Amino acid sequence: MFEIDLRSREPIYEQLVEKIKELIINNVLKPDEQLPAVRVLASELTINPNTIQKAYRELEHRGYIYSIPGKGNFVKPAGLENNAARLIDLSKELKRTVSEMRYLGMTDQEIFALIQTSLSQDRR
Amino acid sequence: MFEIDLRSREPIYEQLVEKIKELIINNVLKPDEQLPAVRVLASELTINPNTIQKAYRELEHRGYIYSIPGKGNFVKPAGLENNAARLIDLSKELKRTVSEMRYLGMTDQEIFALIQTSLSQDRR
DNA sequence: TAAGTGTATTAATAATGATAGTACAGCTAG
DNA sequence: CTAGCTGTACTATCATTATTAATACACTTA
Repeated sequence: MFEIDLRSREPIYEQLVEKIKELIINNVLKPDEQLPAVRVLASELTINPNTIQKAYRELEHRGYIYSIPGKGNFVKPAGLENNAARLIDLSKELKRTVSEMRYLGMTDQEIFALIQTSLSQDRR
Repeated sequence: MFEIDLRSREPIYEQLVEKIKELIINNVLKPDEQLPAVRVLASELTINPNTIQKAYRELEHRGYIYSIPGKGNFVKPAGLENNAARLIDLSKELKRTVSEMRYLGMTDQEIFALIQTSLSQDRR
C-alpha cells in the first residue's frame, strides 16, 4: 500500500507521514477509514513497529488522523480549524516554488498552464 | 547577512543552502558576486567553518555557485542547462502544495489570486 | 613575503533515526 | 470469559549523521 525508500536520507517515518498525508488529501483514504494496524504495516514494509507508531503519532499531531486505543487509527475528516498557520506556510512555499521556476527559465504562461491543470484536476 | 536557527531539527548547512539559494533566485545576490569567505561567515554566525564549507559545496553541486581556489566563492549566473529534472520536481511540489491548500478549504479563486501576486511581483 | 582565500583530512562529540524486546490496557469476536 | 487483535509505553542498543575541533596545504594578491 505504501512505498518506502530505505536508502533515502529522509527518515522512514517522515516518508510515511508524507505518503499517507498525500493519500488523505487526495481522498484515496476516505474519512474515518481505518489505517493498517501498526504491526501489520510494519510487517508488510519490513520495518520496526515503533517507526510506524512514530509516523502515526506525527500524523495525529498534524491533525490528519485520530486513534482509538484498542481499535485502531482512522482518517480524520477535514475540519476548518487550525488551518491558518499551515496555509501561511503553504503560501510561502508556493511563492518559493514559483520563484524558482521562473529563475530556471519557465515562462509565466507555462507556470500558469501548469497551475490551471492542477486546479482543474482532482476536483471533488 | 544570514539568519540561522541553531535549535531547528533542520541541519545548519541545509538552512544555509536554502537561505543563500533564496537570495540568488531573488537576485539579491547578483551573478558573479562574491560570497562571504568561509572563515568570515563562520565567525559571524558563530558556527564551524566546516559547516559553511559543506553548505558552499552543496550549493556548487546544485549549480548555484562556483568557487575559485585562493579567491573565493561566487554566484553562478543562471544557465539553461540541467533544469529539466529540477523543473519536474518543482512541478510536482507545486501540485502537492495546491492540493493541500484546497484540502484545507482554500477556494480556487483564492489560490489563483495568490499565484497571480507571486507571478506579478519580483519581475526581472 | 604575508595575509587572505578555498580545500582536505582526521578525530571526537552530540543528536537522532531505527531496531529489538517486553509489557500493559482496551476492544471484540468466539 | 478467553483469545487475539488493537494502541501505547518503556528501556536498551546500534548506526548514521551533523557538528565541532584542530591542522595542514595550495593558490592568489597586495
